[in-house]
This record gives sequence, C-alpha cells and structure tokens, in this order.
Amino acid sequence: MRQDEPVAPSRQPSRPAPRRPRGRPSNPLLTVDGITAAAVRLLEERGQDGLTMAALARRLDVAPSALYNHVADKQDVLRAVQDHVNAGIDCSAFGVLPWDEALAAWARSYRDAYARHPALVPVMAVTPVRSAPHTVAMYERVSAGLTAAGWPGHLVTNVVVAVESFVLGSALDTQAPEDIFDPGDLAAAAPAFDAANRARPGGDTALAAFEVGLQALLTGLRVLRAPGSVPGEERRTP
Amino acid sequence: MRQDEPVAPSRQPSRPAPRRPRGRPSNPLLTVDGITAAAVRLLEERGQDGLTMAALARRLDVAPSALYNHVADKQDVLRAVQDHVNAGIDCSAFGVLPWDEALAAWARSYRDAYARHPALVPVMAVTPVRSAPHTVAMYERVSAGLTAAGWPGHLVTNVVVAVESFVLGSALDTQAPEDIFDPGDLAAAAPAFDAANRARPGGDTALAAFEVGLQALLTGLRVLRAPGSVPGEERRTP
DNA sequence: ACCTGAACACCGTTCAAGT
DNA sequence: ACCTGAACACCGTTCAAGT
Repeated sequence: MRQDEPVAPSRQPSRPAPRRPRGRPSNPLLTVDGITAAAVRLLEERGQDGLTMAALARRLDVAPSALYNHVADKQDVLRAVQDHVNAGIDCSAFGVLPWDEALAAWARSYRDAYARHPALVPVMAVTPVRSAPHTVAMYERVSAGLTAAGWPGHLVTNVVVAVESFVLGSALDTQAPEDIFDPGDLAAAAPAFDAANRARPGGDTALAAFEVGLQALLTGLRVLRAPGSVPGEERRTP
Repeated sequence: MRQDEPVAPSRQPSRPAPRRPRGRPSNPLLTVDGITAAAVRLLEERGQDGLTMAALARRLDVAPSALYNHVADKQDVLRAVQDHVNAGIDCSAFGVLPWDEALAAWARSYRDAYARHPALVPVMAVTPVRSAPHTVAMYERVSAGLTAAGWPGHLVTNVVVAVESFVLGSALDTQAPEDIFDPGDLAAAAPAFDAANRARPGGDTALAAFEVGLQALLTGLRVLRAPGSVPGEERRTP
C-alpha cells in the first residue's frame, strides 16, 4: 500500500485542493537551491528512478512546468545535485596529513558519497566542472595537496583521474547484490572462480575489495612519485 | 535530416505496408540471439538512448509487444547484451604471460569493450553472473590465472573486483568531454587545479590517466602478493 | 506458442494564457 | 518574471484477439 497522495498538509481540512491562481505569484515559489535540495531528498528516499520532474514538482507543490523557469532540463537538476554531493566530500586532510594518507581519506569519503548516490556516478564522470563551485573547490584542494607534496605538474591530473575512476567504479560495486558472483548452474564449468568465491571472506565484500585496491593503488603511486624509495621497481621476480 | 522510416526493404514496391496476418506465424520470427544482436547494433549506432523497445522491434520488423514472448523486460535485453560484450574481452594471456602482464592485458581489453558501451557499465556492476555463460567463462580464466600464480584464495576475488572497479570507472571517464576540467570563471579561485590542467599533456588524456592508474595498481598488487620482493613496504619516507 | 494492435500509466518538455 | 494547465511525442509493458 503506497501512499503517494500525501493526504494534504491541508489548510482547509475538507476542501478538495487549495488551488493557486493561474498567474505569476507575488513572490517566487521556487529557487534553484530549493529545487536542488528537494531533488537530493527524492534521490535518497526513492532512488534513481524516484527522481522525476513530476515527483520533484509535487514535492515542491508546484506544476511540473514551473521547474523550467529555474532549470534548463533534468540534466541541469542532476548537475546541481552533483555539486551539492561533492560539497560533502571530505578533502580536509590535504596539507595536513602526508599526501598518500590524504588521498586515501579523500578516496574513502568520495566513495561513501557516491555509494549513497549511485545514479550520479555517470553524471560525475561526464559533467564539466565549470559552474560547479564546490566541485572545483574539491579539485583545487586535491591538486594543491599533490603539487605541494612534490608531484610533478604533468602527473597531477592523471593521478586524480585515476583515483577517481577507481572510486567511482567502487561506488557502483557497492550496489551489487550479495550473490552477484553466484555461478548457479555454471559452477561446475568454473571451478577456480567458484573456489575463489567460496574462499572470499564474508562481511562487507565491496569494502574489502575497495581497500585492497586502494592500498595497491597508493603503494604504486608512492613508487611512481619517488622511484627508488620503494623496493621492487626492478619488477619481475620468478 | 533523419531517416527513421527505412523506406521499406519492400516486397511490393508501391503498397503502403506488407502487413503480416494477425495470428501466430508458422515459424517464429524472433530468437533471443537475434534480439541480442539487434540490440548491440542499435546501442553501437545510436548510443544509450537509442536502445528502446520500440526501436528494437522496428529493427526486427515486429511489433514491440512481440519481444515480450522472448525476453522478460528491457533489463533482460541489457543482460544478454552484456554477456555478448563480455565474450569479446580478451583474457587469453592468463596462463601464458606472467599474472601481472595478463592482468594488464585483460584490463585494457575490458576497458576498451566498455568504452564502446558505456551504458552497460552500471549494468555490469550490478548484474548477477548466473545464466551469463561468457561472463562466467571470463571470470574463470582470470581466477584460475591468479590462483595458479600463487595468489591466496581469500584475495583472488577482491583483486578481480578491485581491478574491475578501476576498469569500469576508467571506461566511464572515456566519455568525458575534453573540457571537463575547464574551470571557466572559477579559474582564479582554483590556481593549483588550473595549473595542473595546463601542465597535463594533450592527446588521449583518458588513456594517459588509465595507464598511470593501471601501472600503480599493478605495482601495488605485486607488493601485496609477494611482500619483500619489492622495495618500499616500510612506507613513509619524509 | 507467438504474433498484432489497442490500451495503460507513465515520461520530459513546450507553450499559450494568466497575473 | 513566474506560475498553471493543456498538449505533444515519446516511454516500457500488458493483454485480448487471432492463428
């Protein structure tokens, strides 16, 4: 039993609807920030498919077409939501902790944020940062931290993007069902795969994979930044 | 000038439409494989939004509702397409080259495949492998390769998932526009970020970031598998 | 069993009319 | 400028009717 019509936060308890006049209201009912906040709540409460322009309008007690006076389209709403989410990512460790620890803390906070909003992962991967102030502020903090730690300029953005790709992929993995690797009837045809799955420790498996990858990535990045400081660069050992 | 109505592969050159009788055809017009193949072509030619049940039906010269005699829903079509795409990922290096080189070759092929089908990234991250034979076969080859190379069973799947997360995130990054990091008006407020972007070499930037991350990941994994074989595990160097 | 065609309950978006 | 309400061109999916 769904409850979609909210039984009216009624001013008049028994009238069918407190209809608004047809014309322009004396002061605006909507703002971009208000639309963004409502969209975030909708996304958190009902998930990816729950964010429709109609549902958003209903939340704001407005006709769907009213939204288009403040945003260009639905993609525009998603961009605003994305910047809001990025504002919540913690990059405060840069300039405080060593660069690798700061990178790890940022990556964990980043993954957490997008694990809560997996629908935004494809948006984040593809949306230009201009006119997304919190997003730019985040990249500034990270870039400044890496640069100050001695990373050569030509590598900084590539390192950021590499970590980000791992983080966003890991955020998606968070949404996988527990039995995603259950081979079903195909178990007999895939003995090594089946054995590996059985040997995998239980608990938060997505987190375990993320931490394995994060540690590996950081170890490799330490080598990349300061060749010679880390044993093993000669590679191959039989 | 779009050309959506294909001008008829006409049997009768001037009649309005070669209408089929209303009832069941003497032998089936559709198969799951045929639907899958048409969906792949549609996805490649028109992108994510081009794959609709109506477009798929038109390609197959059938009413949209006919599809539901062979697939459960659109998600089911995407699952079939995903298994088809996974069949094209090259994991032949496992058991032939050293495990780290095989892992790198697999990752590159995997990223290429999903860069061609970014719409499938969220599908791949979340879809159970049972009844996806090619997908299971891929994981079997990879798991067997890592296990044979001495990876402890409790780590194998986590390593696979970690690499996969990086690969899928990198496949999404492939879709980013060239100017994604152009800070526009915000450049003055983000000097380190702006400088890092200017110092980033041109060319295929997504590929460059992928290769940086892949090398780092592999270096770290070598350390994880064989502690002591690689210098630098003592970490911190001021 | 496997197709057609009509129908349903949605989408995002546009636009004239209103103040 | 900023709202409403009607309208448009789509979606994915269901189902009775047909053979």
